[in-house]
Amino acid sequence: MKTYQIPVPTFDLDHTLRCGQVFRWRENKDGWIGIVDNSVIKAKQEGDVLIVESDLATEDIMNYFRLNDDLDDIYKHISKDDVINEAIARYWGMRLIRQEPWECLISYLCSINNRIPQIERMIQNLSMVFGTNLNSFYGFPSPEQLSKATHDQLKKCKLGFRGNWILDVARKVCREELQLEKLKNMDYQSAKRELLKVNGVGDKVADCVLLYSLDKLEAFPVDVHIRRVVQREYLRNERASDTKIREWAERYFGKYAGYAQQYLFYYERPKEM
DNA sequence: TTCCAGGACCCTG
DNA sequence: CAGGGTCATGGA
Repeated sequence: MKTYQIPVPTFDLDHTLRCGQVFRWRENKDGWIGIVDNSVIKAKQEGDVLIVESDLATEDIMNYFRLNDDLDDIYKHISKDDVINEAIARYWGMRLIRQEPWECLISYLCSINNRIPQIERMIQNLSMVFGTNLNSFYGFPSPEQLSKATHDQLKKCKLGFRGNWILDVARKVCREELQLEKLKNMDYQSAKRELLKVNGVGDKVADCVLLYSLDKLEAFPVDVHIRRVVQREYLRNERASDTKIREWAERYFGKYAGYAQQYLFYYERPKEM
């Protein structure tokens, strides 16, 4: 494990890890601890410096926390009104995280009709049952590790009706019928079409995977909280379909609509869920 | 007990 | 296309 310091001009680690985009980071008195690419990472922030303990290269950490995104420029694009400005002021420095596509896809399959503590538990269960043991931590299971799951192992993870979808997509990735890395090079609509072929992946989960792991910053996942805040603050309480809301958001906020979504989500979401 | 959760699917109208 | 029931699991 190396320790290094990264200067971070516009960044807030706590908001970034608490805003509900990732599910495996844990906080203790010494800061945060997480697992990326089968590798344990410790991170804490002191002022404008991010202090990291990790086997990964500085470049990988920069990449993971999207520290090369020009956040001030992004704010200029999405600062359209008092509501979003209040959210930005409250959570200034919060960045999207560039997650691993496979883990992101499974995580958001787990999110379907579920609460965040339960999602975190399912992902932890999956990692302990199928993942690589990293002495007292567990890596997120690969498609190969998951595809060998027995019925009993899957049952232990308490996935409910999501279990079959997860096993199904693991096998699909093993057969290379779904190649997540290739979706990074596709445009938003084409990549989304591919994701929607997966059982259990609808508009919302697809947009989450596109936004959080495939660099499609225009993706605007619409869930119950986003629907509520958008209808209340922007649509004069008029009902609108998720498709309408998504199209409105991409028009209104532009190419960084996904960043606006994360600020509105954290702004709207009740703290305990 | 009943209701509901960062939805998706399937079936009706 | 829009609306509603159903799907495991667990906490309030």
